[in-house]
Amino acid sequence: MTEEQRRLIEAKTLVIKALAHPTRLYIVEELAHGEKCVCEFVDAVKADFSTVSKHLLVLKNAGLVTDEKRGQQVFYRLRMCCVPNFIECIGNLLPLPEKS
Amino acid sequence: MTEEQRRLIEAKTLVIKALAHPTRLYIVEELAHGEKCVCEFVDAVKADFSTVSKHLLVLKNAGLVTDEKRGQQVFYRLRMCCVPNFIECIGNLLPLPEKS
DNA sequence: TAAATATTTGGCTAAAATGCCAAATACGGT
DNA sequence: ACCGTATTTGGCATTTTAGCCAAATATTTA
Repeated sequence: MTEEQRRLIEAKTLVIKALAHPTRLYIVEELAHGEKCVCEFVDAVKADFSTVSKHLLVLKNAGLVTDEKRGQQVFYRLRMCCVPNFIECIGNLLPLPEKS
Repeated sequence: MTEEQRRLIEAKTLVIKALAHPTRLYIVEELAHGEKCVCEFVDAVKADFSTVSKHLLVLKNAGLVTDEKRGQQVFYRLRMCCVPNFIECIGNLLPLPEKS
């Protein structure tokens, strides 16, 4: 594996890492239906305002979403639009809950 | 968000978490071209045999790959075939490396 | 059955991710 | 300028993840 390949893989990993959290995955799924502001997520997710804000920052740094400030609110929208499709595919292939 | 929705999201998150590591992402990309055995990855990834084995276990538990023992080797193959497509899409939308 | 190869498992330390609180910042209205 | 709402940032304690080594297991060959 070359150095160049390694860099590319690590860049992609950053994006996937950003998705790899229930709250963030939920946020992305919501954004698939259109932009939302931070406070709308705080209501749905039961977490601190600052926690939600940090999750959104992770998504933004990964390039998954973009943000736009309008008035005192910040609106987020999905940038990587292939994600919802992928999430749905995963849902269809989910391993069956193991019988214990 | 209902309890049912939460369970579903967490199940999907497990799959994505499994992808969220450079070595594991690399393995999945390789498996897109056909099955491979553990030792083949050990050569390519510079990590301990046991480390690679554990990464493969994570992928298997997530339902991303399946394994089959033949002789003294274990061959892994990709189960969630929508993944390579998604990885490619991410590659195309990667945020540009920030100019510092 | 002993030796060699391929792989997994247990355990332990180091590193990274999470989430809360408190404080800072930004903006609009009074 | 002051207050209230929306959001971000800093800091810290807790949890999770990673990766190595050593040991265990499995299978083929001598």
